Parts: sequence; structure tokens; C-alpha cells
Amino acid sequence: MAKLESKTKSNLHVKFARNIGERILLGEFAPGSLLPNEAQWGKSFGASRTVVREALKTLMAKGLIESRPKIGSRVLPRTMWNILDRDVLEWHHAAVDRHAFIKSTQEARRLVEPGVALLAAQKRTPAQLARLQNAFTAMKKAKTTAEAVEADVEFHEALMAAANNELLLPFGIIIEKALGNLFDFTTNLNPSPKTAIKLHERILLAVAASDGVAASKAMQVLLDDTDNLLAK
Amino acid sequence: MAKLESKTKSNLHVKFARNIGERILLGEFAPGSLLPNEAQWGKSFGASRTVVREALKTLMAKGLIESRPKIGSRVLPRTMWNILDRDVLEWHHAAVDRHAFIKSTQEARRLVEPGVALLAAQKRTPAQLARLQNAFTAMKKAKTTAEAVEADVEFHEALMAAANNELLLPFGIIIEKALGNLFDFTTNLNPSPKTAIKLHERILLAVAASDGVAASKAMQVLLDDTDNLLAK
DNA sequence: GCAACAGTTTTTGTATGACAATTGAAAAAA
DNA sequence: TTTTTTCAATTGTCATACAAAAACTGTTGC
Repeated sequence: MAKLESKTKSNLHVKFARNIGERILLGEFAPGSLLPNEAQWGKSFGASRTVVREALKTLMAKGLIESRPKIGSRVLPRTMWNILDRDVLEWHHAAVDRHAFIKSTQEARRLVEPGVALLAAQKRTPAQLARLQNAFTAMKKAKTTAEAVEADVEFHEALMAAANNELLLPFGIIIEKALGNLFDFTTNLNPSPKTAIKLHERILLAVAASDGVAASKAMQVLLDDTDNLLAK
Repeated sequence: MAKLESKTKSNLHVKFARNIGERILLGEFAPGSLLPNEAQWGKSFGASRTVVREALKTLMAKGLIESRPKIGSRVLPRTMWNILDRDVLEWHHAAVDRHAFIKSTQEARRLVEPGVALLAAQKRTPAQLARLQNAFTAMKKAKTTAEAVEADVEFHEALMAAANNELLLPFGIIIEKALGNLFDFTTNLNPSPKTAIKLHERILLAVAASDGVAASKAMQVLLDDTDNLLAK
């Protein structure tokens, strides 16, 4: 039954999708196994079959389950899961060991972000550069931790947009989650330490100068710094 | 109304989701704009509000739209879209210029796959290596184009699995689509040319030898070769 | 004139009950 | 034993009704 009451105020089908989704991610319903049928869900949630079905449709759309008449709803293999979906990543986060999760996110960032920086340096439009600049300014001006996180995320998302390849955008979710975690670990520090600012500035300058190699290297240094922070 | 009748035999809500999804990707409903309301969809599809709602829930789950009472369903900005979703990528593919699409997929592969090869070489288990080996064997034995594509996709997915980072799995969809396109362009050639086999073998050997750098480089060479094929 | 407020209305959200379609499993027939 | 038929469980679709949210509208009070 879990924490069905938390994060209230959403619609019912959203809550049910989260509830079932978290339990799948936690392994309570393993890949290949059958879920309770719609009527049983309805009974256990005290809700109509309508909302249960809409919740299940949500999970189907995210690749977690498939449904067939007479069979029921079956959990799909993990390779089918849409882990780069905001909700799924959230449920995943709630399910796995925090340290392992952070390690995965940093590893993924190392794969993608230097290349993104390179592409951004090569292909950014003036408007995209301006957006990056604005994010950087916001980082410098940030007073609270929340502001710093927001500006930092915006910086990385602006960079990703500047790479001009839509297929990369879903990675923004990983960055969001990674930075959120990072700042959870460093709340007692200065919201935006001078070193981090400096490292971001080097990326910005390289992108402004259309120097792809430098941008990529600067990003790698930033990721090194982040890893150091997390290792402490 | 478009090709609502194609790809029949699916459920109604699946067909409607595809129909509306394709039209969103095509730009008929731009980000920020409002969709017809549920009753209107029902009328235009000749179906009940129930199935329309389930279709819209699917689109919500993929980040294409959001719904609110009294407002209706509004198309979200593209940054919210889950482009690394199998369906969304399919609809996207139907919407954009083919050449541009191929360019994007190759660019994305260049970002991710060399890193994946490196991680795979470092972290693969014996079982994961065996799966890679099997895929390679299947590539060599492939007689038809279809078999070659299947084995090729399996090779790259096995490699990705061997990297042991779940966050990277959604990229398999890009590779699938990219290889499908590649072979569409080269149907008149040998289904699995000797050079491609050789290049894959180098990746396999590097991964087997746990030589990350070599694996990464071998992957880059393979991608160069693919680009050449596409450029012809 | 203008701002706060309450009522109106539109649209999605939820509930209920019924029947159709699918398909695995059991029962019957060969 | 094998094939065919029937049955039953589950999802798929439909129709209708009402609840809840929230933009819009008009009214009131100042």
C-alpha cells in the first residue's frame, strides 16, 4: 500500500500510476510477472476501474508493462523500460541505492556532456549562446541553494539545446537529477563556489569562441570537480 | 484524418494515440496550442470518450501534452517530449526529413557509442561477453538483409548491456532506427559486407581483452564506415 | 473607474454498469 | 493421442451521469 497519501493533490490515476510504478521499480513485481487485474487494483485502491485503466495506460506508455485480454498486465523486461522518463527516473531513484544511482548518473554525464559541449561550440546560434550566458549570469548572482541549482540546471540545458540535436534532450533529466543530488550533499557549502563558477565560465567562453575541443575539455574538468565533491 | 486505417489490428486507443501523436510531431498542433477537447476527438474518430481519454493519457505519459479541467489538452514544449521513446521516435521519423534524421542519429551515436564500448570493455561480465560473441557469430552467418540487421542491432544492444549502466539503455532505440535506415539504403549490397564484419570483430576483441581505449577507437572507426556508406 | 467577489459555464476527472473481443485452458470429439 | 469445440477470465469499448477545477462574466462595493 506504501505512501499512497504523499504527494497528494494529483489526480487519482497519477497517484495510482506512481504507486504501481514505484512497486515495479522496487522489484515487488518483477519483469515477466503478472500484475493483479484491473478489478483487483480498483478494489485495493478503493477506486473505479476507469482510473485504474488510465494509470495502467500511463505505465504502458512508459514501457513498463503490456496488457492483453484474458492474460492481464505483465511487467516487461527492463530493456523496454523508458528510464529516461522523468517519472520513471523518479521511481527508480526511490528504488535504488542512492550512491549507486549517483555513480550511474555521473558515468552517463561523462559519456554525453563533453560531446554535447563540443557540438554546442560548433553549432550554437547567437540566441542559444545568449541563453547560456544568461544562465551563467544567474549562477553568479544566485543567493540561495535553490537558485544555484536552478541556474546550474538551466546552464546545462541551454548547452544541450545549443547542440541542436533533439535526440540528446532527454538527457536533461539525468542532469537535473544529478545536480539535485549533488546539492543535497553540499547544502552546507557555499551555494555556488568560486571554482564551479570558474569551470562553467571556461565552458561558456569556449562555446562563445566556437572552440569545440576546449569546450569538451572544460566540461570534463567540471565533471572531475563534481566527482571530487561527491567523493568527499 | 490521415492514415488512420494503416497498421490496423491494434487497439483503438493505440491507433488514436498514434494519429494524434503523429500530427503533433508533424506540427499540425504546435507546442503551446490547445488540442480539440475530448468530446470533439470522440466525434471525429467516431469513438467513445473513454478510448480518447486513454489515448490522451498515453500522450501525457510520453510528455507530449498536459491536460487541465476547463482548459483542455495543451501541447507541451519540445523539451518535455520523450523523444527516446519508441513510439515518439517513430512518429518523429514520419514527420521529419529523412536525411536530417539520419544525420541526427549518427551524431548521437558518435556521442554515446564509443563511451559505451569503453565501459563495456571495462565492466562486462563473462555472460555479457558471450552474448556479444553470439551476436557477432549471427552477423557472420546472416543470409538475408533482415537477419543481418537483426544481428547487428543485437550486437550493439549487447554491447550497451555490457556497459552496465541502465541509464544508457534507451539509446538502443536510436541504434535500432539508425541501423534500420542504414540497411534501407544499402539493400542492393551484400547484407553483411566483409569490412563491417571486420570492424565489429575489432570491437568484440577489444571488449574481450578488456581494452577500453581500443574498443572505443574501434567503435569510432565503425561509425566512420557507417557515415561513408550513408554519404555515398 | 476599479477591484474584489460570487456565480456561470466549460472542460477534464471519476464512477458505474453493460457488453464485445481476445485467448488460454478445459472439455469433448475424433 | 490428437484435434476440435466450448468455456471462462480478462482486457477493450461504449454510454451516461455526476463531481471538481478553473477561466470567464457580471455584479457589487468603494
